[in-house]
Formats: sequence, C-alpha cells, structure tokens
Amino acid sequence: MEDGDCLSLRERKKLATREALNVAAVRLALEVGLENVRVADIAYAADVSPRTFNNYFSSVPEAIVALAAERAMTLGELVRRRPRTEQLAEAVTNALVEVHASQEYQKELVRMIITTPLLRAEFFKTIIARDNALAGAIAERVGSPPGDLFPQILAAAYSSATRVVTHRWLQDDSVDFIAVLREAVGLIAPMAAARDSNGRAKAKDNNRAQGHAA
Amino acid sequence: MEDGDCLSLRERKKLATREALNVAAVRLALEVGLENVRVADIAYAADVSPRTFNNYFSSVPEAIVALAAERAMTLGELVRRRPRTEQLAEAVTNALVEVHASQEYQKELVRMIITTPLLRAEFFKTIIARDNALAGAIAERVGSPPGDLFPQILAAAYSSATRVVTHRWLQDDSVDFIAVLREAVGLIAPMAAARDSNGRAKAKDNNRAQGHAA
DNA sequence: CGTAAATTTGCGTGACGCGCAAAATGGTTG
DNA sequence: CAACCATTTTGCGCGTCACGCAAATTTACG
Repeated sequence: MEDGDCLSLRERKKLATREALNVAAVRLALEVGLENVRVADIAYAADVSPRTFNNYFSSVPEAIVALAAERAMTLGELVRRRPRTEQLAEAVTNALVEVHASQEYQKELVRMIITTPLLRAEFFKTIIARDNALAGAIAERVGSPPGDLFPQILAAAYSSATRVVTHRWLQDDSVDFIAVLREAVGLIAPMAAARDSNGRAKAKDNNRAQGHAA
Repeated sequence: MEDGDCLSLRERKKLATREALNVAAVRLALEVGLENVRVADIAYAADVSPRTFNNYFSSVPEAIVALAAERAMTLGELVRRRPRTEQLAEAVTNALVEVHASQEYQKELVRMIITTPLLRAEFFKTIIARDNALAGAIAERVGSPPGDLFPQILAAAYSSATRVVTHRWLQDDSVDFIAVLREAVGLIAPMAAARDSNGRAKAKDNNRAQGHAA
C-alpha cells in the first residue's frame, strides 16, 4: 500500500499531489457535502493551483472516487494469485474478501459514494473495469474458449453481489460485511460449480453454444 | 407506446416537448457526436427555448438516455405479469425477452450509449433502478422474507447478464440478441433453481441464513 | 370572457473543463 | 557547477453549462 517504492522524485511528487487532492476532496465532501465543494476549495486544501486540479481529475466526483477505483481494479490480479488447489468459487470468494477486508473503516466514504448520485455514477465506471478484470481472470482459470459468455456472466454476478452486500452493509450497522459477503457469494456457487476447472463438465451440454441464430 | 391516453392538453404538451427534446437529442448526437451537441442545438431542433431544455433535463446525456431509461424501468412490472405456472427463471427470461424484443432497430443508439462514457454513466443510473424493480418482483414471486439477499443477488445477476449480452451483440453484428440472451440467462438458471416457488427447497440448507456475524 | 394556475422564456450569475503558453521544478550531461 | 532538456505547475481566457428569478405566455375552469 506504499507509494514510495523506487520512483523518481518527480513521480513521487506527482503521486503525492494526486493523493493530496484525493484526500482533500474526500474530506471536504464528507464535511460539507459534495454539492458545496468547489474545485478551488480542494486545490486550496491541497496547496495547489485550481488549474492543477484539472491536470489530475476532470471533475470533483472523479477525484473523490479515485482511491476506491484503484483498489477495485486489483481484483483480477488477486484472483490470479489464488492457489490452483482452490475451486473457482472459492478463489473468487477469497479474492473478494481480500479486497474488502480493509474497507471497514471507510464506511462513511463508501456511504457517500453509494448515496450521492453523481458519485455513484462515477463509481460505476470503476465497476465495469473491475468486472472485466475479474472476467479475464476467470476465463484464464477455467480455460474458456474466446467468445465464451460464462466468464463475463459469472464475473458480473459476483461483482453485483458485492454491490448488493455493500448496500446492505451500509443500511444496517450490525452486519458483518465479510460474513454477509460470504453468504451472498454462496448463492452464486451453483453457477460457478457448473463449470469448474476441478470438477469440470458437471452440467448439461448447452455450455459451449454460441453464435448460432434462433 | 402511446402518450395520449386521456390526459389534459397541458400534460400532453408537456409529454410532447419532452419527447421532442429526447428525439432531437438522440438524433443530433447520432449525427454529429455527443461532444458536438450543444444544449442550444437541441432546443432549437425541438422548437423550444434553451432555458426550457433545463426544465426537463439537466444535461444532454440525461436527455438522450431518457427513453431507454423509461423502458428499462418496466421490467419489474413485466415479471409480475408472467403467469404463475412459469418457473422463476422462465418468467424472468421471458420478461427480459419482452423488454428487448423491440430494441433491435435502435442498435446505433444503444451502441452510442454503451461506448460513450458520459452516456454510459448516465445509463447506469437507470440500471440500478431496473435492478431494484426486478428484485422486488422476484422477492414477491418467491415470497422472500424481508432482508433476504437472494432476490437482489439474482436480479443483479440477470441484469448484468443482460449487460454482457448487449455488449457482445454490439461487437458482433451476426449475433441474434434474443438467442444469446437466452443462452446467457441459461447460465444463471442453476442459481434461480436453488430457490424456486414451484420446486422449492431443492438446495442445501444455508439459504435462509442472514444477519449472523462471523 | 376573466381569473387562477402552470409553463415557457430571457436574463444574470457562479462555476466548470480545457487549450495555450509562460514560469517553475526536476533530471541529465559535460 | 552550469547549461540544457523534459515535465509539471500556473495563470489566463474562452465557450459552455445549470439554475434561480421574474415577466410573459399558455391552459383550465367557472
């Protein structure tokens, strides 16, 4: 989670101002509400000129969602790293748990993103990226032929299950995010089991059909 | 598909200008590209003052997506109208087919919505509404207890499967939308079958678990 | 008709996104 | 250290936009 890996000063400063803008945007939005945050305010809080803000983000929502967006994109990589001994459903579940494990203390931010229409719309752009990354990892794992629908459908199912769980978690403070997430992805397991690399070909024979007209 | 049901002249005119703005926005965007469409152009094409545009829509993307948005929202109602003799998966599938059956000739519009980031983001607002409507209908059909995750998860799975299919349909002109849609939702059937109102309780016993912490 | 309600319109204001070019800062080489 | 190039920051300006407000226009109804 550290930025300063072995980057030139230039790049570190770039990351720094980007992050400064991001945290300033988030903080201000949480404090006074998105609609009362001006670009100039964020720039001022980040000790940077207003014009510079637009060198990094082209809108306030984008600045706010940036961090969450980067997080979400790692999902594909996480799935790829799961040991091959795990079932498909198991691997995806564990990867999802990994991504969201550290999210608990950002609850207010997540809530704001989900409930504010502008932020929500912005965040959806992230979600499609996540879906595609996940679909790629799944396709790799089950060895899908190109054009196979299964990985994308399954990835989308997992992804939107995560959305549903997040929503519930925000509504009810007593729920344990990870626990409900596990329950939710459990509902999807029957789908994943129909095409698993370990116990494969459990299902009917209509799996590989594609491209034929009605 | 008709507007003039039994509305006062006032309301008919209102609908008329709304539709005029919508079709003008769509037409212009298809002709010259979204980024070259000014609000003033749309207003002019709809024989209305620029200020009036903002009485109906607060952005060009919103105006373009409006019709598709209204369409999508009817999905819940469509599911509710399916005969009770149909299995859950069957009912949802048929409802989805119904909504999209007439969409074929709007392919260019759909393509523009999906490929243009601003329109895409706008359209996602619609999708959540559709998801919720569908989830409600599913919950009703299977008689879910309040707080049950299943309807939302299943609705989200169907909804995003539709998204995936649309995407594929746009990429490859040779695919029959309805056929691929049927194939895709077939992948979800195992999920739906685990909790069906007809053949119910087919699955393991972890269905009703919820609200318990880890 | 005439009056009340709703809709349209024009105008003004504050804000935004971004292209452009000058200034500032970082990196590199002799 | 100094000179030089690359990158980033900054200020400025332009065209656009969303929206509040109040006047003008249109609709509804007695």
